[in-house]
Amino acid sequence: MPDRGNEHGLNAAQQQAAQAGDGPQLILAGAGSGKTRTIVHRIGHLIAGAGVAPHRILAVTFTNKAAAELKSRLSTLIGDDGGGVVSGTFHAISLRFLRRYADALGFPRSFQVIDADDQKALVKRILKSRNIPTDRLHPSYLLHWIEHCKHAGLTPQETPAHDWNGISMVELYAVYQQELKQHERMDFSDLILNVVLLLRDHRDIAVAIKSRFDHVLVDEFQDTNPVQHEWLMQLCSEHRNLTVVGDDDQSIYGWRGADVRHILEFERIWRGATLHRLQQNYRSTAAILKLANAVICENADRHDKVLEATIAGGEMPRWKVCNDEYDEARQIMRHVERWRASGHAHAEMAVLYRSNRQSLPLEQLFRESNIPYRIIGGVGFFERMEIKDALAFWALLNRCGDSLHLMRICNKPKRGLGAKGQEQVMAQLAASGLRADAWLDLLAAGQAEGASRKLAPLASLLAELRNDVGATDDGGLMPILQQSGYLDSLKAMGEIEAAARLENIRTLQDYIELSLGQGLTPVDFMDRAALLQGSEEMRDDQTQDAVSMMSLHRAKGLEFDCVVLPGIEEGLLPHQRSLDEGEAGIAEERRLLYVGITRARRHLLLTSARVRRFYGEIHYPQPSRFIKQLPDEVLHRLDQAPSQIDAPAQQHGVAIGGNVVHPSFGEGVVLALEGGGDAARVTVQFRRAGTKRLMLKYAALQIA
DNA sequence: GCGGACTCTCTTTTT
DNA sequence: GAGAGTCCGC
Repeated sequence: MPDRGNEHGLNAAQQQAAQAGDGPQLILAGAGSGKTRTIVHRIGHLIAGAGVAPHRILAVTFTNKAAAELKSRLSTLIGDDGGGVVSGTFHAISLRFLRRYADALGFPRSFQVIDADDQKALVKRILKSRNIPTDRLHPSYLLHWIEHCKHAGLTPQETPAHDWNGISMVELYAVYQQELKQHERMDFSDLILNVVLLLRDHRDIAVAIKSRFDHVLVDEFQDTNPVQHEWLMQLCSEHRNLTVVGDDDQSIYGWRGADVRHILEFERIWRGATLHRLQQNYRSTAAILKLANAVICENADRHDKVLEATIAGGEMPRWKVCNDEYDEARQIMRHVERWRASGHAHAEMAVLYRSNRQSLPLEQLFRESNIPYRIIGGVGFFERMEIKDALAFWALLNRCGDSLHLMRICNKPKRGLGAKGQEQVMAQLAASGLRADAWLDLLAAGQAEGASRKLAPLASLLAELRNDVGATDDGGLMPILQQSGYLDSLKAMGEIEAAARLENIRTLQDYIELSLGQGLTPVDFMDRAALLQGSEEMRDDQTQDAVSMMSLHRAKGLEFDCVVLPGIEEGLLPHQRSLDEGEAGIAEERRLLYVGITRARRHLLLTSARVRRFYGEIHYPQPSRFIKQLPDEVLHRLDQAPSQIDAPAQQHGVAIGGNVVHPSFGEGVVLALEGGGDAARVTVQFRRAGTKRLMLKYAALQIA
């Protein structure tokens, strides 16, 4: 190993970056090049070398995990819990500012964050109330469009008119924002945008925010979207002490508005910026890096660079073509067992897939074979129904609940409040002009009318339990769930399911007790719950020796001895949706593969299946374009003869990839075959007539 | 208002 | 193929 030095040492490039002076710094850090290490040392240098007070330094990350990692590495390096350096995600730091200044935007300081589910429900309600059918404007399209505006830093007032099927999208955006405000909620994008609005439009607050920090460092800078970028530009406009670290080859959040240009053009945007390049990779074997470089160099529009290996040799990455997704899972298990036998712990292995759904067959087989595994991602802890219900009760009890919380539980357990009744309740609440908990106080005092009368017992119960909340460790969680009848209503769902849900609620209880014990207020706890969407922080089996399974997106920043990348197929990687987005979409998919490959330290297995079932339909995917053409010296291809049982890739002489002639559409190539017998369908790409999906029985195809 | 049966859609990635 | 959404009878 060249000039890496000892554990506390840095190579020349790392050291130069860590010890750079003031002003904008761009650190282009390839995968595995000691990026976090360099940031941590730079912070150490700012404190010890340049005499900057720790609490005047801000380190911004994209995930909670990265923030936690940074904190722990900092406290190892400089001790004293990192000495007060502020680190967190864009969202968490924004929320801190907003807790302080939100009233300037017309929000109470106790506003809450809305999660994706509630967000979607709100949009649906808006469309329904305006009699816009979903086939005219799809709720998720509207939501997506609104997010897009917010990522671009545009408020409804600033967004140019945009009509969709004769519907004014901007108007709906404005209504959505009003509704959020009325419910005292902000969505995730608002957290960033609203801080930017404070910085833009409120001079005094802007001055206060800008003078809060003297140095700002940003990790994974390639994933910033325009509004985050403006956030940073504003925050650093006075001192210009902005250090960004990133790798344009790992930009994988274009769909969330990230713009690679921020990193590609950093030196133009920040004049006088110093560029540092970290290209030595300390993580992976030369064999793995050879593949990584071969894959990524196909992309145009990137900082030209090649990862240099410091670990020579290594086993050549393998590509296994399997029959179907279960065969794929079996092959993966075989490799896991082999790696285990050669001394790698399960915890040092990971399966990284493109879409979460791919975990299903893996889970099944791993469970049957008693191979321990851990799924990261999927339905988050705080997204579970019972957790959301329990938190709604708890928030109302602790006076930080709002109308959405009330709406959520007003008929749980059943109180005879159906859709109509709930509408009335919400109308009465809105008409009262009161906050939800003040209004509930009125109900408890006997001032309930109409549908709200059905809520009076709940209101009284809340008022009564509030007297004793201080005497409980869990802020009254269990008492309210018990006495409101919620727990009993869970039991009605069936024993096994109820037990699982109760177990989750107990985990929530533990977590609340822990947090309150740390001195957090109920509002603090709600923030934590809102920002900590991933469930992995909640689970206590972190120490268990288990194979990790997660999406490629989640894997960014992590590394494992042995990595499996399943589903390296057209339609999955690159994903079907990206194919419609053209070159830019495909380039991002390629980067995703690159991210996956560079997670591996020693062993890497890529797999694809000839047959894959998606939502009940059978597909016959082609191998991914990203690896199809790769030379044998970077990727070892282990093919096996297709099994006829698993892969009916041929019917009536029509085979995938074969040429056919149709009486009216002419010549074409078979892309896929689905189903069997009379129901069999064939997808053909015709030379002139485009791609068609036909019933094989009636298509009268001739084999060409 | 409620529950059951039926239909329909929707399937990328996350703070 | 699953989960959400809708419709209908009670």
